[in-house]
Amino acid sequence: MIAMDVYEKLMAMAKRRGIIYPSYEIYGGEAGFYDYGPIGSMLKNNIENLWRDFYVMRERFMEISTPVITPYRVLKASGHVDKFIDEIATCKKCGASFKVEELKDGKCPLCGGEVERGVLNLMFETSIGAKKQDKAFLRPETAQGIFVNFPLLQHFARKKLPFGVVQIGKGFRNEVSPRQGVLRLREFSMAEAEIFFHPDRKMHPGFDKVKEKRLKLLPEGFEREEIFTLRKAIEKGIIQNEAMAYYIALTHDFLVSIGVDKEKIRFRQHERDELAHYANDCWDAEILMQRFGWVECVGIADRSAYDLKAHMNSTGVNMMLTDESKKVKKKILKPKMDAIGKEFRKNAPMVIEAIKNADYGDDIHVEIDGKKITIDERFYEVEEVEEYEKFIPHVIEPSYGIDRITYAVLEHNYREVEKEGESYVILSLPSKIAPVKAGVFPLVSKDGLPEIAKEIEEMLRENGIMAVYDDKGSIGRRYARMDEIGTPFCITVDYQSKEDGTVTVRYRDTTEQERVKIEELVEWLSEKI
RNA sequence: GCGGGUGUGGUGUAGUUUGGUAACACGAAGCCCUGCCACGGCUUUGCCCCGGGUUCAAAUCCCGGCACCCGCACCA
Repeated sequence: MIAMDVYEKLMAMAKRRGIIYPSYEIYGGEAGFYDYGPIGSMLKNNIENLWRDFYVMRERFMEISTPVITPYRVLKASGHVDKFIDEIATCKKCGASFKVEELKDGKCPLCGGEVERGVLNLMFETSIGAKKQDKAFLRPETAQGIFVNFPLLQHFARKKLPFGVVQIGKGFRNEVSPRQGVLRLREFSMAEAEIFFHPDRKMHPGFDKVKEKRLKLLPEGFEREEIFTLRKAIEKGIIQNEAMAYYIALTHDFLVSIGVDKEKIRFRQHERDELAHYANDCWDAEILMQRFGWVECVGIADRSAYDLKAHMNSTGVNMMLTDESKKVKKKILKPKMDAIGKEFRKNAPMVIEAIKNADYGDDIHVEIDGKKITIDERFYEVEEVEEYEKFIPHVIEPSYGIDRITYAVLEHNYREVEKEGESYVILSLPSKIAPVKAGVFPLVSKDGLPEIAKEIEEMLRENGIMAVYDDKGSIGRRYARMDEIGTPFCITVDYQSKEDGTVTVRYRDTTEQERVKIEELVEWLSEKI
């Protein structure tokens, strides 16, 4: 028999244990969609909450929540309508598909056959309103909801840069052919942070703490990954700025803390022709998976001023900030009203306007009654003023694919051990993301032990510790069930519990046990999760 | 989207060649047993991906669809 790979075993287990299901399965399923079951939902929530811990708590970013449905004009302005497409040509003769640019004289580059062209926009289209039918899309990223709120958000942040805004939510991409299970979904969860910087100051106060961190980097043009300290990567110009380096480090720490194997993480810089239409630099966190190789799970992109500029141009709403540290001297022209009025009479407003629109050093002309008249210094004075520089903030965006990361966590923590000739599955999840923190069992289902165990389970839940009571089957079977969903602790009530008020607590990964007093359980567990 | 493969209880499989409506293991539920790692007994549950065709009769043959897997292409 051919051994199943981890993917197959994991997905079968995931279905059995309420982690991941194919969506709409009773209707035959729908490619590109998966459900999270009861255990999977808790796992995903825990991962998202830990992400909040990193980005909202520690980085002090602000979380917002904006609609999935996005009006046409927003995504037109952002470039998604025009750029988020695939122009595809399919050869009628040999069936091969190509990008339009790859065609030779409009023919198939392989066999020279006639091709059929098609344009695919990867966004799901919908409409708003029953009668008006305004065109709209399901968002392809959560980021735009943040950018369009920039004026309000920067006011809320009291104009201090840098500041970050995050959003966790669904994104939608109508993939041409979704494959690889939960790794390529049409509807997926993403956690994105948009961090706004002064263009010349992409720095982070935390950089010093992480600069000696050694990470596996695969910079553009490199054949294979190499280990660099972040300090060195910055010095060599491999990573463009400290902020980018800092978020690479933060991403690494986050992934490791939720249980991704740190040996299986690398950061790969996009090749220039691979960059998204909005990005001028991007580093992906890639995670090594047994079946799929290196998989992009996080993209950390420098979007420059692209998006804010796009929305500013499209709406006229000001997206610029003032740099109060940078004064620029500027000569401005002030019209001399009395001279202008006497000379030009009813044409005066036109002259005033022309002066206001001119820069120092320009020749100023107006046309009156078909005659071109030069406005000289009799009509204005030059004044030197100092004003602050204005700029459109730049954005660095760490964007996390939660589903891919969740799968990676499952795969990297899936362990099989031999137990009496049978294979035994343990999901060695870090306690803090484990869906269930404790299983609570009576050693035997009699003599009042179940009652004590039920009380303990209730006590744990009341104290915010997710616990599950189970008295079905043998004790070993109950341990096994909990091991498979990654429950770090199992509490067993035995006869000694009745005498001295202690229970055994079993560690998932070692199966070792220790006795803990029932009244100290909450504290004991809280410390360890 | 193209080509190939696959689709049988919740899971993993046998049965498909040669047509006669399904079996095994594990699981799950109930009862009993049970003094710590998938114990045992009894009982129960539950499957031929969907639609059409051929046939007296289809899990089995044919056509179409869907899903999954592999390769090609695509993947901001």
